Amino acid sequence: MISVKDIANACNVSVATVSKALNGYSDISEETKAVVKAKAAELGYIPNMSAVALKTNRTYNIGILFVDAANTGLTHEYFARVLEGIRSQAELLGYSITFITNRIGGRKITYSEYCRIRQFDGVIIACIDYSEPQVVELVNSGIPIVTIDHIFNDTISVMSDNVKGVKDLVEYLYAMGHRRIAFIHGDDSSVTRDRITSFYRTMEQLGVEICHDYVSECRYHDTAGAAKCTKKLLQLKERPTCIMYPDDITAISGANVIKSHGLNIPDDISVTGYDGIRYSVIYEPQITTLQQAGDGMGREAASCLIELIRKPKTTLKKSYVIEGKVLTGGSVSNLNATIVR
Amino acid sequence: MISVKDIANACNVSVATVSKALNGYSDISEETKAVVKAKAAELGYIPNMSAVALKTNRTYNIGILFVDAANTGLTHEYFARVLEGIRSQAELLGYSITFITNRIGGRKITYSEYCRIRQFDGVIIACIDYSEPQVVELVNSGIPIVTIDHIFNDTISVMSDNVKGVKDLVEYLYAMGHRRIAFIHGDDSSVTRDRITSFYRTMEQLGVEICHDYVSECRYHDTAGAAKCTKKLLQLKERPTCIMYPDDITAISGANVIKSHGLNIPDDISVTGYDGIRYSVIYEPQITTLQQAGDGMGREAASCLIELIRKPKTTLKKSYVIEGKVLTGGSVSNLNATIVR
DNA sequence: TAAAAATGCGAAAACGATTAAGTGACGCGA
DNA sequence: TCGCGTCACTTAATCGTTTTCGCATTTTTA
Repeated sequence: MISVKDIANACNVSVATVSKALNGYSDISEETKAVVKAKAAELGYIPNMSAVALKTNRTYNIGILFVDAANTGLTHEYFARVLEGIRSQAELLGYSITFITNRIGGRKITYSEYCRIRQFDGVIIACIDYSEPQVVELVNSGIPIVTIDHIFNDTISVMSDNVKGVKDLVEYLYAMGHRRIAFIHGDDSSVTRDRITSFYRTMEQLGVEICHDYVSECRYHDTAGAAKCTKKLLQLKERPTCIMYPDDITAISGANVIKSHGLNIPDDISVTGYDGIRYSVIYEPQITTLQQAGDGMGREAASCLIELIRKPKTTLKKSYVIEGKVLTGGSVSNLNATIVR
Repeated sequence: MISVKDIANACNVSVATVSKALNGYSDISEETKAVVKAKAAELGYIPNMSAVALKTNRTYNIGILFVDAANTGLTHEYFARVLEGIRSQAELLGYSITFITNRIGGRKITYSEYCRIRQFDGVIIACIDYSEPQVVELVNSGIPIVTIDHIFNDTISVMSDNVKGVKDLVEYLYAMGHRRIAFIHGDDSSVTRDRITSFYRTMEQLGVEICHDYVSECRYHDTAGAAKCTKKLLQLKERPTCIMYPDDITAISGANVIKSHGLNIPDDISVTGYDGIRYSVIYEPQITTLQQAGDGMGREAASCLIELIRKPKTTLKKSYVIEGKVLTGGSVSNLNATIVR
């Protein structure tokens, strides 16, 4: 393996000169730089990152914490896309990403210990139970951190714009003539709270009254729970004209229940999801949903984190909000059109 | 940050002794070892991995190559599960995993250069176009490698048992009374070849004649292609009683086409998928499919690779084959029962 | 009892880079 | 001519480990 020493010998300069030339120091002449760089390329020099890290305390490696209670983790398409965004942006900026776990060779350790061992320059946290003590410890460990879809006191966060997302969806439904809108929201989290707030506010702004029976809770991705909520809604004397689900998986589960009651989507009742995963598109009818920009969020998170790593002083905006967009399928009926008919 | 030096001072021994004690060398007395270890724990010592790597050339970090032409990559649930398996097993054995990319800070580099820079102890390759020159280069780079779902000349590979998978599926269909079985296979790859071979062989063993029109090709996850193939099959004078799709996504796409022709699944025609992803379960009717043991494959791959890293001499089995299992949903009719009726 | 062998530990040299401080040559103004 | 500042480079220390070799002791063997 070629080292700076080899280049130094080949160029008849000192290793210091080689190092500085390669790193663009100003006290090396342009000619020397050119010579050194040419030689380095010729010899196929690759810097030894361990040595660099040992000396500079920078690994150009960022850790990513990506687990959750339900353990759906990566199998959730939305998070898979977030990860992909992080990866591609980090790569562009010269950083690698590696997973954070809480054990190493049989021994249980904390997340922050893991990060210290691996000497991550920074950490991105996503898709996790943010109340877990270990996560809190990590957040307070002093290492540069960006969180996704959750706001901590002192961290930079990248959020999907849940307020605008629900607003857009509701307004779309309103425009399609829907007034009796049922809202099934997820279990408690900052994401859920934003969505609930936005639902109430938007409905109020539109002057639509909310029937108390129309609002219920169902854990994300809980198909059985969604089925249950759906059945309850279908039994109401005054059925909603549309049901909004907390995500696409539950929307599909609910849609199946609706169909099994002999009802047609969207003619008898409309349905919306959230996330915009692949399955919402191939479902029959295609689910109208809010497509979250997972990829964009990942990129933003990586950019922010690396910015933070490079200049720890600069205070960045505390919270970045990434908008999604309504993906219209065939699961929502146009009630205006019906009237015209 | 606490170093061996600090421990040495605190224990009144040399750094050499501390290092040896911590690493279990035999020329250190048990008492000294105990004292040193206790002190290390007390001070919260964490080894500097960069220094270790610099000295030993081992990073305890393995790279993972996880891209493909279609760029579905991680969003494919099967691969997400494989990754999860790799991660958990690697973690158990004391290794981290980080993604391999082909650029670093703007500069395009090859996969193998990336691995050299990051000094991965080993590499797992999955979900990729194995014919790509860069991949071939990586495989031949001398670094310990395990491939998933593909066999190279000299590498260890972990394969999903596609032969047994298709065999099990076909035999299941046969047992359910199906004889006119259509087989839509994926585009060319070693996986596809195994499946095709197994299909023909099993059908032959069962003494079932294969109608030429019943076999066609469709790229994996190509919903449009699947729709097209399905339409063709439905137009045949003698329709198959069951259509086998190359994966669950195409199966669902095909099923939608079948439904839109006013046909019922499974009464009019049966359908099977492959993979056993979540969508196949919540589809109505649930798709009968072959669930691949992605998690198990990931674990096996990690175990093999780390074994290979630890003792490069030992020749392991060249290829590990992990069985999946038939996941029966409601998409396949029991023709025997129909007759009894 | 003396020699040989085993035991337990330490000194010091790496590993491959970065970087503060130092050095010599040169030009320039006074 | 002297002094000073620049420029371009070198020297050498350093990061935190591992590991070879050597050196005392102590124990075993002859």
